[in-house]
Amino acid sequence: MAVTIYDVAREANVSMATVSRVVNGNPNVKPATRKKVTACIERLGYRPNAVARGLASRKTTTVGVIVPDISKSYYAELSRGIADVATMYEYNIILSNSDKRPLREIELIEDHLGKQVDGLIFMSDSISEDVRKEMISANVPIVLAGTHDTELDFPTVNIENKKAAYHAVNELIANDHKRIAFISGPFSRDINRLAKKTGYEEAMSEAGLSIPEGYIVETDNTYDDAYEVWNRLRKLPEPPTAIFAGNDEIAVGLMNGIRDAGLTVPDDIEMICFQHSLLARAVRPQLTAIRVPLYDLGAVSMRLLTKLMNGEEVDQQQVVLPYQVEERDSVRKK
Amino acid sequence: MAVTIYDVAREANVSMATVSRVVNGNPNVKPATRKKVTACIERLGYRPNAVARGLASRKTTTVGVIVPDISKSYYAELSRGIADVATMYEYNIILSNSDKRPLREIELIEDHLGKQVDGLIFMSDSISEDVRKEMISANVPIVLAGTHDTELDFPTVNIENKKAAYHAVNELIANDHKRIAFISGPFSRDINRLAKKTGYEEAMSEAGLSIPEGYIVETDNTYDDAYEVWNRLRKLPEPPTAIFAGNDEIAVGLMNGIRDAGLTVPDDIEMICFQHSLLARAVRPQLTAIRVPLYDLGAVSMRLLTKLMNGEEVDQQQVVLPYQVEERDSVRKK
DNA sequence: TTGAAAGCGCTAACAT
DNA sequence: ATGTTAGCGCTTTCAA
Repeated sequence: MAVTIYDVAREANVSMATVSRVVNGNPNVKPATRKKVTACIERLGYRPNAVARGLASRKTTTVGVIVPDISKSYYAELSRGIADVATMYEYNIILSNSDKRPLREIELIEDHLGKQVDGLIFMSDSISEDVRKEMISANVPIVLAGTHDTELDFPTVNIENKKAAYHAVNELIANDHKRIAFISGPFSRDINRLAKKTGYEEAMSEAGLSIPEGYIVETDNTYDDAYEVWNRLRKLPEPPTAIFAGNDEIAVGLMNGIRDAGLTVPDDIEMICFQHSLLARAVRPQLTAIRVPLYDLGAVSMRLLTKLMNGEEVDQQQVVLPYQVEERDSVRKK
Repeated sequence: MAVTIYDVAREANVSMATVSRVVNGNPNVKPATRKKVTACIERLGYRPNAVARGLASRKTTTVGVIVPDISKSYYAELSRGIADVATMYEYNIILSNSDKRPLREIELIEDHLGKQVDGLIFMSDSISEDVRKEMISANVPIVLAGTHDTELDFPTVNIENKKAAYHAVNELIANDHKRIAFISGPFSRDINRLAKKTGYEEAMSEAGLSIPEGYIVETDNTYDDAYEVWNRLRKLPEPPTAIFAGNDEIAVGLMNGIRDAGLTVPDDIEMICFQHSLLARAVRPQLTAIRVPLYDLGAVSMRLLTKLMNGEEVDQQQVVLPYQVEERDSVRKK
């Protein structure tokens, strides 16, 4: 049996209330008493039971994190940002994978609420109606990280995806390209459909460029799927001369497909992409990319959540983080 | 105020004990009663409070996972294996990053124990004496995943690292190489020092090959550090003609360094490495590698932990998982 | 500055 | 098959 607050109280000849005060740093304790109690805590190796504490105080100092798949570098990096800020504010994290399945997401939200988390960080491709309902009726604050919220129901932290996409495509346009394709991740992901694709379309449209049939390709976001894409692109009446890729895994798959077809990047095809991992820098040629601050995305989300959990007023419910362009070798320098 | 078991009991005209039985699937409930209670639960939107349940039952159905850094693909993949099996057995996971700092590790173990986790999965480069003491005195089962335990104090799940290293080096030897270098991650990691390095040395020794000064290089496990390594290697009196790398990130950094020095893999230098991520497959030439089943490593660790938490007898305290060699293009086919 | 006592919401004997 | 009751280990009034 573990040692409890009672054992310490008895040993120190004080009431359990006093021990509780000492443990919680309550100033209303005579220094002498505090010292005596602290000594007993030390001697007995007393460690407060966070579960009992949670039941009594109705706060668990635990937050839930629901992520599509922690094994993806995107979410792994983001989660590290969340975790570090959580540690800073003395929260623990319950981490669960949803695989973006709405039913599973609902299950997880309920599960986490049952565990009495003090707040929740949620990530997904899109918010289904049932998930939205579930989250609206939750009794703890919820922050969306890297996740689009069409209804603006929840506090959200995101990158300037649309602007970044617009920017990226314009880098290609500046190099005199007329035939620019967009190879995307799944359009079931709001950010792909509503932000990156729109940024691409606006840049093309403003430059007076058309987007022929087949220039917008939806992949499942994997290297292997992207590898096959060039085989389709090359058969187009007018194959693209430049490519904007939704992320670096897609870009690398595609680039290898291009290379294995006997073409060269950037001589034959120029490419730019969003960068989520080391990949963009590890391949040759290194990929010119929009660097996405994933760690910060997580950190800022968690910071926002601490404020919400603390009942603080938050002026910015929709936080947007800046991106950065890393000029490398898949786009020719002017 | 959330709805409690009392509210349901009152609403259904039964005792709270009966509600508890229904919630917990206890068979000693008349079907009619069960139905009535279930209806009330549904109507009131009752959700059991896991904290109260944990306090009363002394089980939280939560396990702690202490990982060096979740943003590293190695641990991200491994953690996904843990998480999936945890879900299967209805456990939640509290995930914390230690950065391998022993003081932080101890802090985290105590923190997790305070949260009353039912078990712990621990990962690190090495077990410090203080950490060992802390873990030995823990009152819940602890499994080490991908972590060497020199004292065999704890149940452990690992890959056959030494045998795999031995195997890898022999692939190079079979291609008639005499000058084979080993580029490793930090030797503060037991697995690098005690398993991979030993496998390398044994293979070399058995083949009657010497290991000249400078052939064993310790890196900090990063792409950038590895990139610089070739600059040192090339200046050796007899530079190596083949390289065994501790993982694919090292290998890719090194390979790019080699390429930027004007040499070609595998024509000038052949390479083999341990594979932890997509990297080995995404670069060109693709890297011949020892594929490490990280997901399985996590899954098996968690499965082992469930048995331990369940008080089941476990015959194998030291589980060793097989590896697999993926023949690709950084080693010439015979 | 300290103590007494009433919960927090549930499980798990024990009774019936 | 169902109900009663005593905790689980703490926080938090309220008194003193």
